[in-house]
Amino acid sequence: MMQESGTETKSNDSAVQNGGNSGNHLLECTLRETRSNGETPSLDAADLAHLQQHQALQVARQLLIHQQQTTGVKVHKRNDKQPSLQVPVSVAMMTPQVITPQQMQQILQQQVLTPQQLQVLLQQQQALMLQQQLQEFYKKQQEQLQLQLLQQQHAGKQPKEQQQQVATQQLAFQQQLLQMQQLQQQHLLTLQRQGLLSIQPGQPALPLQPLAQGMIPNELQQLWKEVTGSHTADDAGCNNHSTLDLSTTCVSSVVAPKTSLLLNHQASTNGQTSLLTPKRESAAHEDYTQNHPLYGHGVCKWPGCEAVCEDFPSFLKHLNSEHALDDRSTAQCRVQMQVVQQLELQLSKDKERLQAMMTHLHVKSTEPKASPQPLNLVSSVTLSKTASEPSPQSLPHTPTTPTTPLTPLTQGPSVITTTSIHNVGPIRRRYSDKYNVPISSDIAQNQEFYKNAEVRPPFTYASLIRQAILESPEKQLTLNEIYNWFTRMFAYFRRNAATWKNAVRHNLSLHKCFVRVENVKGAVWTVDEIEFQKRRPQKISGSPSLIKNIQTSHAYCTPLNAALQASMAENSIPLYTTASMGNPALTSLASAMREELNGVIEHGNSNGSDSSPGRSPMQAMHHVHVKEEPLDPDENEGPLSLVTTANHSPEFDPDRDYEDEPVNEDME
DNA sequence: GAGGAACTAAACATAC
DNA sequence: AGTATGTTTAGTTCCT
Repeated sequence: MMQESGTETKSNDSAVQNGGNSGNHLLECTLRETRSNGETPSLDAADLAHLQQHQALQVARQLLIHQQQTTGVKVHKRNDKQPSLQVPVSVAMMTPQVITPQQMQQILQQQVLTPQQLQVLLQQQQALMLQQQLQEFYKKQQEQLQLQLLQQQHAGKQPKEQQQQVATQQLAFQQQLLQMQQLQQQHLLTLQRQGLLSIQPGQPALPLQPLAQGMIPNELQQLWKEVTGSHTADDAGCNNHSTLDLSTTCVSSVVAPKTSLLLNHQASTNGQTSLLTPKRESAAHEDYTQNHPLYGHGVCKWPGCEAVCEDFPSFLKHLNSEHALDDRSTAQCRVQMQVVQQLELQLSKDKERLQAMMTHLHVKSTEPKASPQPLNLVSSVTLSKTASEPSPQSLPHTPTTPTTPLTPLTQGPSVITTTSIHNVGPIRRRYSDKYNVPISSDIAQNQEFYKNAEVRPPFTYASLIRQAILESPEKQLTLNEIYNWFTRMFAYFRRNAATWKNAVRHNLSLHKCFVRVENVKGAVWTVDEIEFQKRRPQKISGSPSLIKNIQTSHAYCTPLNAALQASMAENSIPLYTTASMGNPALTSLASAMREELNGVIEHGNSNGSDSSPGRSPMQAMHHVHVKEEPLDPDENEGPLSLVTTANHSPEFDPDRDYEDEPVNEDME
């Protein structure tokens, strides 16, 4: 119980990065950029001026904040909602010197401008800076191209062809640069029109809302990436993805990563603008030609285009001719942005939903038992597990709220870890596994645990026997195979063989749902699902909570009914394992749902269904020994899954005879 | 406290 | 005879 704090406190860094207020954020951003610049031991004049400019701008912003607070100008709502989006972008925008820090400080100190005016000024400054940066980049590209040209001429390798190619590239760069400049201006105008940039005179403006802050992060990143980012060779992170990937990867999720990613991204772009050597730029350019987000596999990846371009220059030509800055391209760009945003929104919603689902299911699995003593693994181990361990899906668990209505049926798969072994004590009693724990998902989830830890699985012998049989390919096992399954799947059953084997035999004989079938090889045991169905109504009617939970799970899984019925009709195995293949979470969830549904559906079809999985093998058999069980005590251990785990431990020798060992457990 | 379920232990039968 | 398999009974514990 105590070790849970460790995993819960991992996100401290991100919490710090989240930065409560924009002021701190400003400082942090400046510091970061200062650090990134300061990593080079000797700052040149440009860097120093750059830093000074940042500091001056920051002072200006602080003053603006102060002024707005004192004059009662209300901060725009979006400022509260997206505090982290404002600064990093804006800071990164300011590279070239447009107004000297001294000038800026003068302006600020004299306070001759209103906040709105200052903001307009800032935005204009930043737009200018961006343009200057673009031009600077363009210059560098030109230099690099000229250098390449010279080198190629010097080398005398197909000079004409190379020259042409370089010229084409140069032209393409020019065009792209121009396009991006136009695009940026158009973005600005559009955003202003849409009110995303609050620089209207009559409207309370964001004090710290500079040029870029009003822009949608995706848009901004796309812009930046197209201008500079993709040219960076060592930009291993987001820039290696396509533009959309960049957006979804870097802008979605939570604020802190977003901020840091933005910072990193911009730091790298700034850095490459000023620090890249020609050699690196060359490499970067090469990388860019190969990794242009809109070009791949000889096809233009502009949404809805897919035009074939044999090489990169032709792609650029195509890009500039077909996707030039016009209404259509702009509209497509906006649509794409909306698509990305929508996807992000959907993703976040689905994440929330999934988390709520998992939380809900785990909350149920952590239902505290009334019994004061830990009676089984479910009540003891799972409880500690849920509080301390992240789920395999790395979803955070929310602590069990005492007021949450807890129901025992719809438990999700519970994962037991070795950290909770200490909770495993002598277990006398099996958890009442009817409708409680989906055995297959529990076994699947905790398979390694059960295999390695000598803990008794929280299921009855009957449940385990049934599971073993249902896991077999033909839904039938000999007694010895059942034994082997027990020893293979559970370390616990590798000792005290006489005891549990006797119990297995006892259960097989006692419970009507286990049918002994004699075939040519000998006797095998199968599971009679009809017997299982027979008893369910009694159980359900006897327990209102069970009825409720059956209904709950039924409603929950309603969309799956058809598939479930279909899959059950064919002995049930493949459907969910196929559908959820490769996803343990889905597998266990599906199997859990399925186990719940087994009972519900079969209950509904209980008047002699021919599709009962247990039937088909029996019909091919000769002697079926029908037991005349009075009121069977145990034949229906709840809806056990028909989904197989079929994960046999390779290191375990099923033929090994685990003989009795000193009994040191199960003693009471 | 009663009844049921699950478990353990054991006796017994049968087949190989 | 020994072992594996299968059946049945009895006693205990725990839960509802």
